[in-house]
Amino acid sequence: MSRIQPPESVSAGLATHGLVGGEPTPYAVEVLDAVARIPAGKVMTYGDVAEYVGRGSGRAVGAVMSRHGHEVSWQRVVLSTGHPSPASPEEALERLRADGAPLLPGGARVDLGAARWDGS
DNA sequence: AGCCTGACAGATA
DNA sequence: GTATCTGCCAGGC
Repeated sequence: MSRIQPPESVSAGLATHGLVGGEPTPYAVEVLDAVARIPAGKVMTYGDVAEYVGRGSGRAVGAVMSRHGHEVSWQRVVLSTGHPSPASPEEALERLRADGAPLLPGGARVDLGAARWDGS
């Protein structure tokens, strides 16, 4: 059975991205810890998490979530628009409803005005 | 040290 | 409302 082999250029990119697992970096631990504190029914944007941690940026937080998000309630981190994680939007909305998070009419995104957690 | 890749965010047209 | 551009910053080569 022939197997598709990724080009060198691609594998190089995947190496950077890295597959899920491996040793979490100190920064990753800080981010995951912050996400773990978000109460059910509340959410934080990627930028909020970076600010809460006091380091990094929305992008940096996203990078951590892509690798270790499965270890926490990843659905509680949303885009600044209120849209759920791009990875699994459907499952995220399902979990958010279960959390009791307020959604905007249409149910496709979170009502940040009511669900945004300030970190208190 | 430099370069590249991202689950981002804000500004602008 | 949508489309584009720019700034952002960690991590691995």
